Amino acid sequence: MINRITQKEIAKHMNVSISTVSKALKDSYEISKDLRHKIQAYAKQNKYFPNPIALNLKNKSSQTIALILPEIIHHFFSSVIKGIEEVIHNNGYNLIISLTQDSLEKEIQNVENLAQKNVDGFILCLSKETQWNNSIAHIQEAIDTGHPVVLFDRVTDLVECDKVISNDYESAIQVTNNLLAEGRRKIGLITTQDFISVGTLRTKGYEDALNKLGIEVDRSRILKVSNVDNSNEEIKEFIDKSEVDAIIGVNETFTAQALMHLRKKGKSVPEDISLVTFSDGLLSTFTSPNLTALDQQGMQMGMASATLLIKRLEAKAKKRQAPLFKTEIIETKWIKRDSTKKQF
Amino acid sequence: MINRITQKEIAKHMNVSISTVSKALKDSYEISKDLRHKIQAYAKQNKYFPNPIALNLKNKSSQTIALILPEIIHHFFSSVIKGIEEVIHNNGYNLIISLTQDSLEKEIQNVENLAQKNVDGFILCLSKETQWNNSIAHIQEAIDTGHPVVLFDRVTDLVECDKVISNDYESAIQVTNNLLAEGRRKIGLITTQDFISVGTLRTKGYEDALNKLGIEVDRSRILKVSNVDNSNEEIKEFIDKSEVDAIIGVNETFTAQALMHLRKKGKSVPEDISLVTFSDGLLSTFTSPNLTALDQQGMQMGMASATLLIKRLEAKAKKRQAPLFKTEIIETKWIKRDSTKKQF
DNA sequence: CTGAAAGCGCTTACAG
DNA sequence: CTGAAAGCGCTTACAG
Repeated sequence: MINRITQKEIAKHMNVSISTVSKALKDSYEISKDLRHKIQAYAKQNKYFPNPIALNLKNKSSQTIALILPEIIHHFFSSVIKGIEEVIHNNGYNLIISLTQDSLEKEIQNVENLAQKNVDGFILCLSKETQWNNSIAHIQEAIDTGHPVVLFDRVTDLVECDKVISNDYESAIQVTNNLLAEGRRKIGLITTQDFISVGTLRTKGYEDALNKLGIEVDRSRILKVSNVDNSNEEIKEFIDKSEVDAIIGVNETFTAQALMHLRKKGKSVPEDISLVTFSDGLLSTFTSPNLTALDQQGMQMGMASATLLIKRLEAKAKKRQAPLFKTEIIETKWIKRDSTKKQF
Repeated sequence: MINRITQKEIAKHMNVSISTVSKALKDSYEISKDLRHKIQAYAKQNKYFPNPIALNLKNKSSQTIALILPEIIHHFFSSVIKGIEEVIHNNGYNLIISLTQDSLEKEIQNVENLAQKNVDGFILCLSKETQWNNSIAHIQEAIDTGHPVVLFDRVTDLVECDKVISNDYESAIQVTNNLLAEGRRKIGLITTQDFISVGTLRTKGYEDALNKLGIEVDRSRILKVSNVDNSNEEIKEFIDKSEVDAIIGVNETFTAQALMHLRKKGKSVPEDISLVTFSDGLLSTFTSPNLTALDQQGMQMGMASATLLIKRLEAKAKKRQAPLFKTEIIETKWIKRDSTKKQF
């Protein structure tokens, strides 16, 4: 910044010391009312603002929170960002965003780099590679060096910290039950690889719901997409060869791709096959038929994450006892559209 | 940050002065080779890293760039962010993101706040309100106080600075010509209000292309959506009452909504009506039929913006002459899909 | 009620 | 070749 007035200049102009200015500006009782007001008036008139960098150096706090994400081009992540942004700015913090592109190495770099720059804390969604390798040393180190972390969506048990997740397991049970109630018995699942925490939970919910009704889980009805960039091919093949009367997709793209291939095969949705997707977004309302969805409430997840982090930071700033670590569960919202039968 | 080793501690341990340490770490010829190496070795071993905040205070630079956006939940903006993020991180800068929600007040707050925090420069897409009011004092002030600004997509002539835009006018001419070549004569346009720079340019291109062929512009075939949150209603009404044999939509949502209502009316695309959308994204590939689109190349726009800004910052850092202000034009990419006829 | 001094972590012109 | 001093802008314990 160029041309900003400093305490030094105010001091010079008022013929007092810098310490006096500093105290007057904080309305300290140490300074006579008269002088205090004069200094404040002059400061205001000259648009004085404390230099945040100097405060940062002094306080070792930057009033900045870092958000580290795998990707950004997804409705879910955009919504999360929106929620975080709102809470963070309402509380006077700034938000730094870094992307990992699902690479562990980039995640480590980002965390170390930002910790060095004195961000006050992290909100983080683990990269695929991180979950795959279970390497969380960088997260632990961030915490150990005094940077609180909130994990959301893709989390890990290996780190003790605040977490925000959807009720993925329960939602999967619910979806499966709803499809069973429609009379579906050959329910398929299109999901991600097992190492992704969210996918695993959903798969488990699906399996448990089936088992509970004594229906055997048929592995051939589960597709674990191995290469997300090639999901369309894998899904095509899956649709071609597997016999299903309903499909649960773990995200919109998978589900919409499944829909496309079903239609090409001449199947009608929801007459022949019901379709439900996790993670509601733009897409679901524009396919034909529209997709019944479980909205993950990204914005709420973002807001919850930011709130948890800020509470912890405030406790720290006020030297109050740190709150206990908490895992907040955001309930998914069932959005009934046209890709499932209407009867319930 | 807690527990990081400082030059002071190194100095103490090595029994030298802090200045010596500082110089040795910068490999200054002033320090004897021997001492220099010893200090460097010790620093490395103890994972010394300079405190970025201290450097910031000293240099009045934070190695941080602020990105200010109206919204984030759009494929276009997500792509832009991705491009910016990549360039910025490859150059050792950090990225701060703030959203304006299309409000002028929030835009002003963000710019002032971040300028105060010594961000090195801004990349900014003007909010609707800013364009509507033509209030750019805050942008000018940021520039005047030494924070270079790059405007992208929604820009203004009122500020002299680097800019990155699509060739909106030319693209609109091209789309219109292509539709004319298909034999369409009653081409409709669904766009935004006039004060948005991008929308105006596209409308003008559309009009000029028609005029050039001696076709009169029929105002009833142009919809300027007044309330974006209510676009679906406005578009429904437009589709119901206006006679068109082709529609150009200024973004995916508008175009997909138009498609939905056309289908409900029993029109077939592209047999009865051709559809083209600006701003390619996820949606266009999942509607049926898929939408022919003009991809705005968000990622390229982001990369170009970041590159322009960084060049200017580097010039400043090296006290070289500032480059001339530049307006970079990113060409849209024509993506032929199924919502237009195939014959060309 | 006011101010000098030391400090946050670093740099650099100057002295020796 | 090495270091003391001043400075970036602010805070605060201490002295008067």
